[in-house]
Amino acid sequence: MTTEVQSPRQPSVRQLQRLETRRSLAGHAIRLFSEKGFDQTTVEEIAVAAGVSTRTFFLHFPTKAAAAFPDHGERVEDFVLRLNSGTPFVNPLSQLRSVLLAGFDTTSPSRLARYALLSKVPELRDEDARTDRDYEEAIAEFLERHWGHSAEAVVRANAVSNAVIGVVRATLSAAGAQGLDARAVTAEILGRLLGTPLEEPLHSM
Amino acid sequence: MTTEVQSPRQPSVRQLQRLETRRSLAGHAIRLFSEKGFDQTTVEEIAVAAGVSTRTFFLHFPTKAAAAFPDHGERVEDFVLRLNSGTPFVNPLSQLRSVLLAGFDTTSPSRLARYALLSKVPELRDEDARTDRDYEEAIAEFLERHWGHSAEAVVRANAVSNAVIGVVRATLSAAGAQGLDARAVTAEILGRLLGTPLEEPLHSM
DNA sequence: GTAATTGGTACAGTGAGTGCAGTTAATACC
DNA sequence: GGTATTAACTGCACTCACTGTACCAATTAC
Repeated sequence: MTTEVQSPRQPSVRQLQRLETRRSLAGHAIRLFSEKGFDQTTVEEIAVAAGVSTRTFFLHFPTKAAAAFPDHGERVEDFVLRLNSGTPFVNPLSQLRSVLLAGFDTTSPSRLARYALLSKVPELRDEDARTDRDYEEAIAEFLERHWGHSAEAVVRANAVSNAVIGVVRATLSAAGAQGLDARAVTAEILGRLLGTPLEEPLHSM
Repeated sequence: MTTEVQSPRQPSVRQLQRLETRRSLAGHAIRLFSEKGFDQTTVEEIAVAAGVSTRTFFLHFPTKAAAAFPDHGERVEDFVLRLNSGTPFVNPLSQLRSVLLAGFDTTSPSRLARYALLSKVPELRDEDARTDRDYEEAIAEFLERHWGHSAEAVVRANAVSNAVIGVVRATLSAAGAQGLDARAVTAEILGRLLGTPLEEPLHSM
């Protein structure tokens, strides 16, 4: 048998070319957004710079803004994975808290570049808010899975997820601008939000 | 109909006609969004229904989506006014908390209609998030005015405002769908977030 | 009564995003 | 090896949100 050994999967020439096109489109998009501004950059310019047709751009990204954050999907997936895996955790809130705080370390260049771009190109903030909603949904789903699906649990899960993402968004963007220890501030505010003694359950449940 | 000197200004015929055009545009926009969906409604349809030209629509609203929430500006102004006025308050967080909770009462038909529309027309959620950011900015500005403008105060003000609006957004939308007491859940989570005991006065109005 | 202002119009244009019918090259199958 | 299939990409025509500009008509100011 021609054993199809594709544990991580052997990338075909096609897949590699597609990946390379996508990477090139995103790279030129980010560069042009930074250099000329978002509104002053047309999709056609991005496509030409990447050596493909305008139509191809929209085969890779649903909107012009989406090209600015090409790895968003993977990052959400990774976040969900870390939320659900790992050592059996004490309670969902402490797990959420430690995964969030751990995320501050893994800010390779990717997340820093993201916020640098955002502070430079304000028109992308809408796109940023839209991507944040994916995290909110992931967190809400995670909490509901542990708290049950009663009306109150659902409302509470959504409230907590929105609040938590709001805190992270504020500290990441503001701390980047102000040169502050975002992690420390986040840790404190999250501690207050999620219950400082992490073992203590939310009482009205 | 003579010499009726209004408190701020006597509305001229022009102003009244402009107001009426705006009202009509918004009304038909909301109706058409509800009936046919957001994407299936063109700006031209809205304009024709209101008896004006397409160009006129954009003299009243910057985007198609903005017509769905015509009173947004006034509502933010009103919110800021209530934040800053009133009896001299103990501390900014308790003031913020009581103004927010008081807002749950004054949800005349306006806010309920807003959320009914949102649950019916998901494409408007981006617009909703955009308008929420005005509240976030107002709250952050308010807190900074009381906490000072040190780097840490700024970060903290933004974190709190984002979190608070996140909680309100979740409870208002989810509670509307689940028929729950949004105010009670909000009160508890805000109490935990803002560090104020739940027994403090909720009335404030 | 005349002039300036204002709400609205007509028209032409830009650019994002979509549907569809190809073309070429990689891959699967025999 | 040869053939059929498929996947990335292209070209083109189209819709529609939104803008700039010149213009009209009615109101309001002087």
